Amino acid sequence: MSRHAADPPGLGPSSAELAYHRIRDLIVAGRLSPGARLIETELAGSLGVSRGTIRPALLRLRHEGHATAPRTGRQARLIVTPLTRDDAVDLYSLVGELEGLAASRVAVAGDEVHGSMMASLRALQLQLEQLSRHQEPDPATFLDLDREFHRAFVAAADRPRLLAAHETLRPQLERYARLYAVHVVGGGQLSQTVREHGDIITCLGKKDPRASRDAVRCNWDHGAARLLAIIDQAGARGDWHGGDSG
Amino acid sequence: MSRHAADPPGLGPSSAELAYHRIRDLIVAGRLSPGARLIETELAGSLGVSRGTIRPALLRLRHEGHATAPRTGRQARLIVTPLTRDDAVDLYSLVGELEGLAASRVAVAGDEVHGSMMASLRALQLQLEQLSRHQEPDPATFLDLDREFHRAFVAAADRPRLLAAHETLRPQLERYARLYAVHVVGGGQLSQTVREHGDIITCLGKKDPRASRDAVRCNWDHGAARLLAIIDQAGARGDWHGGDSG
DNA sequence: TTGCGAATAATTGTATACAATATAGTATAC
DNA sequence: GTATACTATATTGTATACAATTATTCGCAA
Repeated sequence: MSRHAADPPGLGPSSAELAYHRIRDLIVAGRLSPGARLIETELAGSLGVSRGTIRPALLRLRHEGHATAPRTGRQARLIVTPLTRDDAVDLYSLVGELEGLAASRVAVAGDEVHGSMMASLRALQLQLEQLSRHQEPDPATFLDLDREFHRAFVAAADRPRLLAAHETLRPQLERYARLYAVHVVGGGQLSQTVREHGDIITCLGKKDPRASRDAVRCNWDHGAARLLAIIDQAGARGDWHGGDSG
Repeated sequence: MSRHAADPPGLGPSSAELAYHRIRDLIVAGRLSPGARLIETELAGSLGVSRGTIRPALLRLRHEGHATAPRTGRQARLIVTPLTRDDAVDLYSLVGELEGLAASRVAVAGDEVHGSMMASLRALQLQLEQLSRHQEPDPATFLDLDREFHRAFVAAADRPRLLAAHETLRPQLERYARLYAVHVVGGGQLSQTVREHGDIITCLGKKDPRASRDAVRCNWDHGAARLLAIIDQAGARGDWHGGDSG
């Protein structure tokens, strides 16, 4: 559309990467609905770049699971990956297991990394507590804080491939988490999350790998349960369309 | 170069997908050494397609970890991902954990899937046993059988995202496994693998999730130990150059 | 000889054009 | 009235051309 002068070519991420982030944000934020078609020319037009730039962005989205090619064939025809109940269960449990692994590992890490991680965790927890005392806490802030909390101990585990897997899964989870956040924040269930995070901090502080793992998985299991309750509720009301999941 | 007649456009996978598989096989087979540069025009020329076709293939390779962009910047400059001791440890343990999860799940699966999985497992195990009785077993055959064995129970677990993560990691593992296979097959350690697979089958047969998980992880831990022994040995001999690990 | 800098070459990023393919719509036959 | 075949359109796959960027080489001076 607006093409006065191409962005000063000097710095920053490439246009393709920019396009990737913009499209992904659109998907995660729900502005691009599950099942919506992703058309190269359309996106290229609306982002003001050529198809050659959109293509790698779309490809990456596909590899990460944000986009899907429903009919397998010689031509892709991408759609935004539908949100389904089954997928939510699968995803939450996988992330829970991965984070559990990370937790059991950082629990016995060297004092240096363990210490600085505990500090970050406690700082984040403090903010979360403050948020939970608000009348109407901001869902986006909650999501950010929660994400950072989990990311902190996974990153501290110092297992690059584990971290990579986590980073790939996490944004997909966020699509579900968004559904959840607006409800949980409104419903005052936030304190429950804060309590579970407190457990994680305690176990990690004791350097008990087993307990830490269980605390993390417990947090995710409960999160899944809360999410499913919301999905089912919404499903009963008719405003949940999660692909072909029964 | 040779452009007599484009392949009959009708059937099969797209040229891009074909290119992906050919390059990946080159990497996994070691024909493209770790650290070797991946140059679009070169590959395009040697595979007889244009850069536009090579590009998505390389992108996918990059996302899967087979290729890496060492210097982060506005231009990628890909190389074949180096093999390192540390990465081997990380990778083996992650795959072991993922497969352990899958095993603990199929152990308690419905009779239908459990039964057909057990049948596949036993058939594969039979072939593995036959192979182990050969004088000079073929490493490639061993690798194939082993891969199929593990894939069988992960697929049976019916957790799409877990399977996807496994499928992504497995080919990368294969690069290390190749190093291992030629040694282990020669050294007659193959029977050890067969025994461990036997344990897995037994635990799965008993439908014991905990024991199944442990059996699988044990298999991977031992595999890692065997691989590291070989790497260190080779390192001492000077014919192991694993990136910057050490 | 060594270090700096500019010119040149090598390589990837981006855009456009064309070909192949799938979807949808329409007309016709039964 | 419905089903099928054909046509038109929408969309992606592939190739080529150009621009931007990074690496390398060569010359020059200290």
